[in-house]
Amino acid sequence: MEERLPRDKDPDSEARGRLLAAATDLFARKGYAATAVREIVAAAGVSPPVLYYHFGNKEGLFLELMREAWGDFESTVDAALGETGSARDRLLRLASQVVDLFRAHVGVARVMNSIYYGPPQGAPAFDFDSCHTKFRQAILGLVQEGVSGGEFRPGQVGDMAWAIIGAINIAMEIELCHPELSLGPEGLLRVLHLIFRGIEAPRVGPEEEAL
Amino acid sequence: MEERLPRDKDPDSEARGRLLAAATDLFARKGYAATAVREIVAAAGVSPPVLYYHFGNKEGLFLELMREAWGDFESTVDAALGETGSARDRLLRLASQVVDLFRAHVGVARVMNSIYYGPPQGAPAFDFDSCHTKFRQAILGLVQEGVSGGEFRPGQVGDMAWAIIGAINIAMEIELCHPELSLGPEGLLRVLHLIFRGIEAPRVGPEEEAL
DNA sequence: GTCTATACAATGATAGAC
DNA sequence: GTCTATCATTGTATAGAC
Repeated sequence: MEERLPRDKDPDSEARGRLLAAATDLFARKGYAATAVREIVAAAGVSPPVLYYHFGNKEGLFLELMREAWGDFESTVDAALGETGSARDRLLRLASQVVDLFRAHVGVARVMNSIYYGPPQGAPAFDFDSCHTKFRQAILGLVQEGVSGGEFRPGQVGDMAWAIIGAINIAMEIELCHPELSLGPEGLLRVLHLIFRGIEAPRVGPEEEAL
Repeated sequence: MEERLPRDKDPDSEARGRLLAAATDLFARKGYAATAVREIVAAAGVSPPVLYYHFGNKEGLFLELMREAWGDFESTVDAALGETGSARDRLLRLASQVVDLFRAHVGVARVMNSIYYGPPQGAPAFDFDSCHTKFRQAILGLVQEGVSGGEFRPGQVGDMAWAIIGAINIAMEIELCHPELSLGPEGLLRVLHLIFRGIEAPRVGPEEEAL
């Protein structure tokens, strides 16, 4: 047979990278269990043993994918926490950066999301929980700062954090299932702004009272 | 009396019910693709042909599961929409009832959620989108009423709806991945209340101004 | 309606040549 | 590092008896 494959003498890193990219795409489009090793290697243009050489097995490939994505996420949160400004501004910035990262890696984000909130799909255990907790603690800390500094109402730190996380999650979920409705970076800020300010119309009376 | 047709889906069949329950549990714990027909029938205490007799195949069983869950959800939304009261109260009631339903059927909810936001996992196509859209439209309609009636601020109907949906989704997601942190029925109401009222501390100046 | 037994395709993974 | 060829296992689904 004629040999005209463009992958004749590929450096090792190239096949590895193509496998990671192909797996991300397939896991995101079909799911972990529903994706066969054969499909991954075919999409990457390599033979089965190449996958086992680089990652040990299907689970190893999956874990490597999750590790890289989690590293990106962790860096983003750490960077956002290092910045300065009012609690409100830092919350807005953290939210924007997290959703931007999500938007830039929807594929792997869909996989992580689906396995964290849903069934494991046969995928090996990964500590998604520490990702989630780190993010939750970051938001919680910023809200606490806002309350301590008098920016936010006192006494409902936990509920405030959930409201904000809810807005961030919704922005990401829209990207997953209705990208045509995407809030975009400004939309997320608008929703958060609204949560800070409140939905209800201002009272007409002389002063606002607690309910 | 006329005999039942060979492929009739008998709702009174004991085996049928056990298959549905077993499948819900396994799909929720492992995922659709990762669950073998052999496991389902073993958990239901029947032999493989019983599944094929009642549901045609694995996909048919899955679709039946989704149809029943979607019916429950639709009824809940319709019932909540038929009630009376202020937009605010009706929103709170709809939110509570939807999250209560979710809590009462976490298993099937986890499966639906995971497939809607994530990869299909090899499961057959189901119109989750119309479920989601119906719910979104219900919230949107109630918010619109609130704005028309002067209860809510004008001009941000869409963003308001997302903020509220975000809170409802977060309440459900906590049930999925951190049930020990569950907001409970009161917690959801607290978060929604907060969103209505706003997170920021009231201004000390004479009057609130738009930003 | 339910069983036992089985057909047969697809799966994850490996041996051994180069 | 990568290939071709193949293994053992597990998957969905069915035939035919009762």
